[in-house]
Formats: sequence, structure tokens, C-alpha cells
Amino acid sequence: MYVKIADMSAPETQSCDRVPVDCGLTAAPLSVVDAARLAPVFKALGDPVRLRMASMIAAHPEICVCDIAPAFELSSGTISHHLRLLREAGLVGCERRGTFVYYWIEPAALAAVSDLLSVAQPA
Amino acid sequence: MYVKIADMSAPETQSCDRVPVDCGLTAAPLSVVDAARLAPVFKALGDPVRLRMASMIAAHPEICVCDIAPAFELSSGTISHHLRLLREAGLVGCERRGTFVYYWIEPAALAAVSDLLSVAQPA
DNA sequence: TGCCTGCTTTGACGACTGTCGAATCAACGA
DNA sequence: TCGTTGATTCGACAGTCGTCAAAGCAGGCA
Repeated sequence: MYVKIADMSAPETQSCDRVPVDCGLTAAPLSVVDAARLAPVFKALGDPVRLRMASMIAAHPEICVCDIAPAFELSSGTISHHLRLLREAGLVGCERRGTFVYYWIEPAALAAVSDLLSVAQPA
Repeated sequence: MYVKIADMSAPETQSCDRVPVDCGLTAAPLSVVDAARLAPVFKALGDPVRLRMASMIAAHPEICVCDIAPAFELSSGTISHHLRLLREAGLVGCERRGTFVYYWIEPAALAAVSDLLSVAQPA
């Protein structure tokens, strides 16, 4: 058993020059439950295609699949697959109106990950 | 060819009650290049184990692997594997000091994803 | 020099992912 | 009712991922 040269500071005493960003992540270690809840949202955004889809959807109040698809050189089946993953992550909602299906961003899931990463708002 | 019931508003004219969060994602669709650059960071955070590791690391100025590992019931090889993925995503940095290896959060990568999701700061 | 400890790398394996093409479903129009 | 179009679902397949055990490496101690 070796002795560590410098023992860690406790989370409370961050006097080091590291960790300049003060955000949700730096506040305290995530619980297992919270990590299990939030990781799938990051995972859904962890594919370049889905990240672009999410940004396209977020950039509009709502957008039809037929306006999303042309931006990607993918089969319609694959487009649907990615949209479903975004849906299952809770990031987007959708509704059929006639022949077309419209997608929009679900702000709740976006806020959850945003809160984790965003710099704490000074009161 | 069908005609859509209501054509999309342009990204500029968001008069709808949707998209209450105004963040980097809603500003404009991500370019292919930006998506390819940012997706791996989300992907790295898209696993519950790595998300907890990242939060543990972020909650300390720096932290030794030997203090991270006990929080997970995983082999040391798997621990190293996840830490390497966080490293390759640019989210953390590390340094060997004697027998021990210390990890810290790299604020740049964290800021990149944070900027994308954070609510725009009112000026 | 040799051993011990902390950590990383390697090799293997099952599970999951991204993709396509084909089949299917839903809604509209003739 | 039937054909057409938008979108989803299904089946298959190559590639990636998460995991472990074992081997390897780096540094400290005797």
C-alpha cells in the first residue's frame, strides 16, 4: 500500500486552479439513479445524424419529417429509426396531421441535460 | 404530391408557443462539421458509468483513479477503458504522479456542449 | 535486483447500433 | 374501392460497445 503524495481535496474545498467552470456537473457526483436517467438523453445526442436532426427540429417550432429527410442521405427507414430514438429519449414529440408527421423539441428533456452542463446562474 | 396543410414557419419567425427554451440548439441547425465534432462528446457522456465518472471528476479539482474505481463494481480494465473514452472525447485530462494517475475535467470540451444546450444569457 | 502495487492494454465474447431494402400502415384523391 | 404518397416497422447484416480476465507497464520499496 502506497501513500498518495497529495490527498484529494474534499468536493467542498475547491481551492485549486482547476475546474474553472462551475456547473451542475461540478456541484456533486451524480447519483446512480440520476446517471441512469440522464445518460440516455446524452446517448441520443451522441450520434452526428441525431444531433443534426435535433438541432433542425429545435430550430423550428415544429418541422415535418419530409423536411428533415432531404438533409440526410439516408433511407427513410433509417430516418424514422433515428427519430424514434430521439422520441424514446424524450427529446422530441411528434404528431400526425393528415399525411404528414410533425416533430418538435420537448423542452423538459433539453432542460434536464442543460441544467447539468450549464454554468450556474449568478443570483 | 400532397400539399402540406400548414407550411413551416421559417426559423426566423418563431411565433408558435413551442420551443420555450432558447439555447444554442434552437439558434440554427448544426452544420455537418459541427455535429461530427460535438456528437462524440455527447456519446462519451451517453453511458451511465462514464456520466458518473465525469461528474465525480468534475466535482473535484482532480481525483485519483484509485478513488474513482471503488464507486463502480467493475474490473480495473473496464474502469480504464471508460476513462480513456472520456479522455479521447477531450472531456478529461490526466497525469501520472508516482504510482497514481490523477484525472481532471477539461473545461473546453465541457463548455462546447454546454454552450450548445445552455439557455442564452440575457445581456 | 527483484517484488509489489496502481493502472493500462490486449484479446475475446455477447449485446447493441446504424444501415438498407422490403413490407406495412395511414391518409388522401380519383 | 383502388392506387399513390408519407412515414413507420421488420428482418438482416456488418460494425461498434461494454465487459472481463490476463498480460503488460511504470514507479516505489527493500
